[in-house]
Amino acid sequence: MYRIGELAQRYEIKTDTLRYYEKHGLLAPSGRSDSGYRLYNDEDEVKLRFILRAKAVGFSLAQIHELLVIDASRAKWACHDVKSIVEKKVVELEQKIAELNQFRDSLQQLADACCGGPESAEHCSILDALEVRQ
Amino acid sequence: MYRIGELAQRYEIKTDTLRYYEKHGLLAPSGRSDSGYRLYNDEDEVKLRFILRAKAVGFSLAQIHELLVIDASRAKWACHDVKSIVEKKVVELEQKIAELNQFRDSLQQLADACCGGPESAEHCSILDALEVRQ
DNA sequence: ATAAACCTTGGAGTTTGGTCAAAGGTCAAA
DNA sequence: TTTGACCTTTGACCAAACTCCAAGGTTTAT
Repeated sequence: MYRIGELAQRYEIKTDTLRYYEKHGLLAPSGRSDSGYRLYNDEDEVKLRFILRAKAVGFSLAQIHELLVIDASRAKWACHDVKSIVEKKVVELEQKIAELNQFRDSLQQLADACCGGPESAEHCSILDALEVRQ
Repeated sequence: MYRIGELAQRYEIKTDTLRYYEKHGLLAPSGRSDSGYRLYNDEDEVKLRFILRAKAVGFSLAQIHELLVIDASRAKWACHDVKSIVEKKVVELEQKIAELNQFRDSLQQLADACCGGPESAEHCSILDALEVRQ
């Protein structure tokens, strides 16, 4: 059984983060001491690892919550359910990557058109481009 | 001269967005009517176009503010100054793209390892992978 | 004149994931 | 026993970019 500070330190997160996860339904401690201290057991620790690993691959806390619901009653769900959450996230990421690539390309074009030297910005092609009627 | 509603409608943004931009130092109207209404002139309109265009290629409002400072006194700045802001943004975007690609690859691996069928999630390789000690 | 659309200001709310502060109780080591 | 670290709860704050609300003044068209 860990107290909140021990578990937080073990995984290099803040105690406040654990309290936040509890408040938002992600991870509640399995018990409390007589004085009201949160007590986390081994299963709680496994669950925290799940959360941190899912965060590390880009899931939002809401998405992690969905996965945790499935994980809590695995037998009631199919592999298909899990896989589709992951695939949906992949699509989401691919869309964001595409958008950022577009931004990158537009900006690279602007940068390429600019001499970038010590000349006055009075006739700067980048500034001009930002001002045009779309 | 436009009133706030006219300019907002012309560019399909909210009046509140214009007030927000004014409050945050991005775009102040050039004048006020006797009754206190904001009055935007042609230069204000050009400036708004600048803001919207810069947003459209991924700049944050803080970054746009920097560009506007340069644009306001172009002769006092060099092309180099403008280009370096743009190039910094390109680097920033490339870093984010790299991170998202990493997330995408990790998740794609997880998805590929899962049968994704109607079998019980009891032995789901995705859920297992999220639980391992790092 | 009237009514509705338009405008003003100031402040609060939303989103997401935390983080901080205050007041006060508990625990462990010296 | 004392002290300092640790814990609790509650509520507010932070970031960034809006958006909403309330109260009240102004403008425009009928």
